[in-house]
Amino acid sequence: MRLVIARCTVDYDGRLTAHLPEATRLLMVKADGCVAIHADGGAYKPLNWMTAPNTLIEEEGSWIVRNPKGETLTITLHEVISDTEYPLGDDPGLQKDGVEAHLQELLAADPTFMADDLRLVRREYPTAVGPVDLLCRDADGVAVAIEVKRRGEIDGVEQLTRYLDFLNRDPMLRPVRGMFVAQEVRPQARVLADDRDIEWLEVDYDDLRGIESNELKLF
Amino acid sequence: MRLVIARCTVDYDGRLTAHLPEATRLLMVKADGCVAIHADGGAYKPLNWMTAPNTLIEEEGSWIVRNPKGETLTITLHEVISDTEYPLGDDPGLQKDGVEAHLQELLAADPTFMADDLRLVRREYPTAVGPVDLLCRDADGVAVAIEVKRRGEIDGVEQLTRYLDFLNRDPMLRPVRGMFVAQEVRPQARVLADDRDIEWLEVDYDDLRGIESNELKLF
DNA sequence: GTGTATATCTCGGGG
DNA sequence: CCCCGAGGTATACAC
Repeated sequence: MRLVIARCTVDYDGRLTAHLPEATRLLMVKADGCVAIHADGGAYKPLNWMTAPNTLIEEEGSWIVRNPKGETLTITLHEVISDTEYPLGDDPGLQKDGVEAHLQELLAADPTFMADDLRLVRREYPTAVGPVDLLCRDADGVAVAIEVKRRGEIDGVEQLTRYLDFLNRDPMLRPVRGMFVAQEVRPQARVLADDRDIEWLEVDYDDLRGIESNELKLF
Repeated sequence: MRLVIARCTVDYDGRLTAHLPEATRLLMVKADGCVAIHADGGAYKPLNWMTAPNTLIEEEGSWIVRNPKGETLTITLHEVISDTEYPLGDDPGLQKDGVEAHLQELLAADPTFMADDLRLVRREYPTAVGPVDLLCRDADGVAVAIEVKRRGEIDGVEQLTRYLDFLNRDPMLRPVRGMFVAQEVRPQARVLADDRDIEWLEVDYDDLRGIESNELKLF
């Protein structure tokens, strides 16, 4: 990890063209070669960057970073205030909990959390346009295709609509109900789901986790 | 901008829970208070972070970063290798060119670039499922809903289809033509647009900019 | 490799 | 402030 503090101007030419006027910034060069230019604000996103794989050519007063797609990042150095390097070694990486995969897992373990009469047919039920998160059947034996999201937005409703289109062509399944399940269903997603006769449902992650741990206690 | 190199473990508790085992990393603290923890790889995204607004409480051997939503980032320091601070000052910011907003702006300024007889009704015309980029009318007074993209992909056609669905329910607008405009319309997007009787059109950004600057010269 | 789906997405604009 | 759409999205994973 190389850290350079410098007064610089920066030009990016690639998927768009962009320019940074002269100012003092942090240039971060990681061991994998990727370069990021940070200002003293603005969350974690750098002002400009080039991800690996790339090549960094260092010349007198300027760096040119180039990637295989022909994009270039040109950094003109007006004054180098500091230039240090630290070996960090490999990182064991982040351990996550609470993302969509986990939500889907919990709901698959207990579909009655969504509706009393649901039983699971299978997770990741395949269609020609991708797998449906959960396929269930209700008390009447009607198939229910369920899309699970952490945040339910309009794209998710589109995704479920595509699945339903295809599932409803299968005589063994037809007619298929659609259910859109998320920790939070956004207003526009609600409108679109209602419009397409797709049920939607908000579930509480902590409740769900609580139920699961209670069930585990029964064994 | 404060830069700390340290052996540390990190725990995040908020929208999810996440844990970083002990390793040597860069801790970046920006002037606006946001904190990012970087490893020596993995593009520009930090392993863990907390964006402003937040408060950083520094205790013996640990930092606790807390935001108003009640999310916390706990950094346990096992060994501080380096701890430096640099004043960077405000950044003039990135100047971008060639993005969708600019394209939309240019087309709104001169809809005849897309078709001779178009005149603008309004930009960002609202519907229940989001705003249409441009609403125009043609010489016959027929409404034309236009979706503008830099790269025209299948999602964009889906988006325009949703808008048309809703716009066509309005007796004052019906029937509404759909037009999909991009610097580049991908093959699959062309097929889908044709299938749905949506016109599609590729526009050259440099031409468009040229026309605008010519028009400016006339004044 | 291409395509698809996720993200503590981030960021900016409009109501 | 929330809501929504765009992004040089990045990133992981399936085919």
